[in-house]
Amino acid sequence: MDDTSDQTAVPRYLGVKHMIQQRISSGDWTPGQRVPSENELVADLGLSRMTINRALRELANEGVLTRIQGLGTFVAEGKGHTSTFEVRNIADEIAERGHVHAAKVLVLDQMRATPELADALQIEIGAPAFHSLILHSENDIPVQLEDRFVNPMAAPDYLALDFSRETPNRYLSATIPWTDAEHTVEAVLPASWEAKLLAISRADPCLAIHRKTFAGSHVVSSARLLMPGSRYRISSRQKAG
Amino acid sequence: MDDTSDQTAVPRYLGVKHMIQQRISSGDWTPGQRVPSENELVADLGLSRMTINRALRELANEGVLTRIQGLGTFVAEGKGHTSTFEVRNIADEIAERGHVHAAKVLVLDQMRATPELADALQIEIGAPAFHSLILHSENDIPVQLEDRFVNPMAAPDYLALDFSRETPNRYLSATIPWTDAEHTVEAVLPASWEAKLLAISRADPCLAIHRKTFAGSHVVSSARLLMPGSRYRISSRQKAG
DNA sequence: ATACCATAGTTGTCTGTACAAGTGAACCGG
DNA sequence: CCGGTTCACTTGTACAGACAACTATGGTAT
Repeated sequence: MDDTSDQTAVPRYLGVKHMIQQRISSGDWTPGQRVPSENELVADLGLSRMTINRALRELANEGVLTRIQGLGTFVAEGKGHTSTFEVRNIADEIAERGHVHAAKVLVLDQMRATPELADALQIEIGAPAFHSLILHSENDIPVQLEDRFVNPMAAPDYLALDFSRETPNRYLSATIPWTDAEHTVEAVLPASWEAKLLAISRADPCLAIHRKTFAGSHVVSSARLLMPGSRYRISSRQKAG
Repeated sequence: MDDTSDQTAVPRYLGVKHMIQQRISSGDWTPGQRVPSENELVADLGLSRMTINRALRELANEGVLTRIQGLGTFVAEGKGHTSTFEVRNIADEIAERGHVHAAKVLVLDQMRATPELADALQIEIGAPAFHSLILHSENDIPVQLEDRFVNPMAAPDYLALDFSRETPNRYLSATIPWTDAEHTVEAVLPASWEAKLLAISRADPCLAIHRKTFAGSHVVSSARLLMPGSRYRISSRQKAG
């Protein structure tokens, strides 16, 4: 019950982590400043080096500390307070609600890259690129318009797939695991043809998520997901470290 | 090149992690299935238990595995493909761009909780609550309208603070570290008074972030951040594990 | 003065051992 | 048949020691 007692209800490595985080949040240790070395902490706290090491390593993984071999351990710079959101595959999300997901393939063809597209996919202007336009619906109500461009080098058989059965997202992440992803979220008004497809008014605000995935230095795919603000929202719950 | 070679260029615990992730992604081990115990892996791979333990523990932290003391280690369920976003403190973000951040306090007072607010803050209807309305601007252009309600029990001195110097976000997270946070992002059209304050048209779509922070089971604060879609977007870059 | 080298101190990893704590099944006594 | 106990097995934590890899500094030889 009493947490200040000496009988350690909490693991020692957690105690070390808390101590360090308190020193940082209290302003005692400032960003960029060096924190005591493992051996110093071993001597100060009377714990084994493996225990100290685990505490410091986990704090480094969490972004609280920065460790440089041969140099020392430092309080990580700023990073302020960040809140994280998670965006899931739309088909999974709908299925989890117990609703019916359907995808209508509106466009699935090959095209020549426009200057902007060539820049986005990091290919030559006029080079071939795959394009798909898919309307996702939940219980027959359209909820997402997926406009996607794919690098043919990454997925040569893209045009032969049946995306009414498996979403491009799922196919791509299963066959070409990405190493990096870039996201942008913004609020926009739909173009007239987009509003028509989503069966909303042109004045209805939409969430637009732009997602670009990389495999190494190559661009795999660039997609724009447009969702009516009245029917979709991103939610998440986060625990502090 | 050959990963089965004995000259370990990569640390052994990383090799174990990769081996396990490959078994999972290849479908060899399916979600929910039990993976070999630490002792079995020790015998199979000829490594020490601490090395195996580190590999399994890190994979569990990353959400790939689920470990239950006394039972075993299991492949984590689905979780599909999630993409994460990070939303930072607006003042930090503006400062990082080298621009000037200014905050204008429009409202800062005490009020009696309406039924909805009482529900949001988990207090009694009619109980006192603090309310602040702050307009954030970047180089004199309004970029965010922050409408915040604070639980007086959590921050009794809230009304005495000068939020033109320090944002409520920074003050609250410094004095009352939250343990949980709940977020929602949606696209909306601004109310007429909101459009007026942000100096935009009522037809301009906005990003609305609703953030609710908890300290234990108590609600600390509930805030709604409204940003013109034309002037703000959330971006992030993510690395795959 | 410059280039090279040795060295102390740091983090990174790995091993082997030990005990604690939790789970489930087999076992035994009533 | 029921209930408690014991036992094997699991993960969680902690320790002591060792070597490797890396960094900066100072000394040394040129």
